[in-house]
Formats: sequence, C-alpha cells, structure tokens
Amino acid sequence: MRRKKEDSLETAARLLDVAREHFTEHGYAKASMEVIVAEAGVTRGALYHHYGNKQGLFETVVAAVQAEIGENVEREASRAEDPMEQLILGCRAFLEAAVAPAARRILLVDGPAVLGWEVWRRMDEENAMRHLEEQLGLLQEKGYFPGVSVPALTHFLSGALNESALWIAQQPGDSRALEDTMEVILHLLKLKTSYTTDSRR
Amino acid sequence: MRRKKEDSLETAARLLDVAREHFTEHGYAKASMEVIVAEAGVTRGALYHHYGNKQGLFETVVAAVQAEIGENVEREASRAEDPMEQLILGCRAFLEAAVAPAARRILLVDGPAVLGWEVWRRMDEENAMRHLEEQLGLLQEKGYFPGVSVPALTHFLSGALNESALWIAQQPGDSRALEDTMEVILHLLKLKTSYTTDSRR
DNA sequence: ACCATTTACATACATGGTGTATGTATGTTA
DNA sequence: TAACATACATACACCATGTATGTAAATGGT
Repeated sequence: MRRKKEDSLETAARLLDVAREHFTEHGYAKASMEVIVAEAGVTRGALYHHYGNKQGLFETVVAAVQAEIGENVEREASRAEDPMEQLILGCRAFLEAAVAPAARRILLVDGPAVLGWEVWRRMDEENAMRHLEEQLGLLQEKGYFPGVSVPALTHFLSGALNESALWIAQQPGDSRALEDTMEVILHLLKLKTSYTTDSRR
Repeated sequence: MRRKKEDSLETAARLLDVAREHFTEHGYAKASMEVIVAEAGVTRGALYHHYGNKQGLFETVVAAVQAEIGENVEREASRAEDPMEQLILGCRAFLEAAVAPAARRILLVDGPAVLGWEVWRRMDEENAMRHLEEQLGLLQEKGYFPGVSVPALTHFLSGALNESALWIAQQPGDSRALEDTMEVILHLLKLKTSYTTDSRR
C-alpha cells in the first residue's frame, strides 16, 4: 500500500470528479458521501481527510466549475478589441458555458442555497463578477450607461445572465432561446444599433 | 380533546407560520421539523398529516410568500395608467418586497434548490412572472423593444430583479442601492428619458 | 340516534446519512 | 533512525426524516 504525495493528489482529484458528477445529477442534498467514496474506490476517511466535510467538498467543486466558466468567458471576450464587443462576446460565452448541467445545478441552483448567498456571491465576485464590473466601468468611461451605478448594473446583468442560462437550458434543443437572449442584451445595452452576430432581421 | 374543522385549520396555519420563520432564519436544510412542531405546540403527526413531508411544507410556505409579493406588485403597478409606468412601479414594488428576509431566503435562495428549478419556475410563472410577461408583451405592441423575444426578455428581467433584490438587501441600510437599481432599469428599458422617480441628477 | 367512515392528530420505530473519534500503516524530516 | 505528519480505514454516535400504527373525536348517512 503506497501513499505518496502524488497518490494523495490523485485521490483528492478523483473524489472531486465523482463528487461533481453526483452533485450535478442528484443535487447537493441527495448526493451521498458514502456513494461518492464507494465510486471513487476509497472510504469516508479519505473524503473527510481531504475536504473536511460535505460542504467543503461542495465548495471545492463550485470553485472548480466557476474557474472553468471564467476561463471560457475571458478567452472568448479577449477575441475582440472593442470593449463593448468584448462584453457581448463574454456574455455569449457565459451563456454557452452556463447551460451545462454541472453549471446549472451546482453553480446556479444549489450554490447559493448550500454555501449561503453571501459566500457564493463572494466566490463569484472573485471570478466572473469582477471582470464584468471592470468591463462595465470601462464602458461607462467611454460614454455608455451615463450616470448609472456600475455595481448596480453589474448585479443586474449578472442575475439576468444566470436566470437566462437556466431558462435557455430548459428550452427545447432546437429553440433559438440563446440567440433571443443575446438579442435582448444587444437591445438593452446598445439600443439595438448593430452588432447582431446572426443574420436574423 | 376537541378537534373541529376550525381547530384543524388553525393548527395548519400555526404550523405554516412557525415553519416560515424557521425556514427564513435557518434555511431549509437546518430547519428542524421537531423544533417546528414543538414551537407550534403539536407533534410530528400533525405536521405530516397536513403537509405530507418537509418539502410539502416548504412548498406551501413558498406559495404563501409568492402570493404576498404578487399582491403587492399588482397593487402598486395598478396605480398607474401608462403601461411602461406600470412596469416601473411593479419592478420597484417587487424590489421593495423581495428584500424582506423571508422572500430572500425562502423564495430566492432556497426555493430553486429545494423544489428544483423547474417546479420553482412554474410556481413563479403562475404568480409574478405571468404578469411581467403580459406587461412586456403589451409594451411591445406599443412599440417598445422592437423585434426582441418577449419570453427571453421576461426571464432576463426576472433574473435581474431577483439578483438585484439580494444585492440590495445586503447593502448597508442607508445605501441608495434600490434607487441605483431603479436607475439601471429606467436606463435599460427606456433609454433614460424621463420617469426618474427621485430628484437625483 | 346510531353505526361506519373519515379526520386529526400522537406515539414509536425504522432507516439513512453526516460527522467524529480512533486506529494504523506509510511517508517525511531532523 | 526516531519522531512526527500524512493518508487513509473503521467503527460508532447522533440526529433527522419518514412511516407505520394507534386512537379519539367529528362527520355523514340511514
């Protein structure tokens, strides 16, 4: 029985992967630690050693999912030069990433309830939210949203995107829900001038 | 031991009140049925008789809170004649009502996680959401939001309002968070023409 | 008015799930 | 190589929900 550092890391990673699947499929409440450790091939001892308790495990999973989405958004947004176009691309990238089952259930639905809204909010702020607020501030300096509070706008937009992602994910696969939502964003943010990324209308 | 119909209704109502307090203060997961029934002066039998299980009890509480907020929004919105002004008043009324602890914790945070997003969404649709969508459709007929999908806009706005309420509630009491959010709404929905309800700027 | 049935609970128990205390073998460090 | 820390395994305590069962009162039909 060898238990080197790398073995330990692999155990932790495997537990994280299995936990992520179970939290996604069954939700936090119905996800069983015993089932998770069994599927990961270890016992409860390993799980509690690495993550302290169920909430600690969940929090780690949340951070991982958030980081994934954040990278996606950053990468897509950086493909443009114009700040407003960056924002639009970022919003689209977020919606595309957030409709994934893991993001929906873990991040958007269970996250706030399990961790508490404040903790969840702080975690989100350190990832996606912060970039969103910076981008909106930048845009305001360029003349957009004259006189409106950037923090208020940031939270407004963030909430809108979260709920929209949940709605889009629930629509039939061939629906244009994501495109429709992007149209809403374009209309509200830019007064419907150009920038429509698709050919409609 | 008298157990008439009215006694039964009163028992159910008392349980609902106590449950609402406990769900608000401790959240769904940490709210204990035993503590609730003890505080209501009955046993677990009464609770399970009236509400089936913990989730059933919670769902009833959610419906009650939703109904309260819905009434508030409807009443305030109906104070205006102009459809856009009705929308604005409705949004403000929602924000003012949704910052209450019970609304935040039960409706906005725990609701989707406990009931599942789809169930929660359907319940919300039968209350506030439906009116919002109707109002937005009406406005579109009047020339607002040309070409945008009303369902998409409805969900976008709904999510924005929910998150904004949570944000506002968390700000220091003397902050202008609610007013700032209203400014955001006015700016995005109406391109910042008039309708500012306060004297700023 | 009386019987059958339903209602409105109380009580007791089965079950499952988390957390924690303890044990133990291995790796690591001085 | 001795001491300590790490990485788990095992066993158990402890709630908390849910369910089965019991029971007294209310209700409804005849």
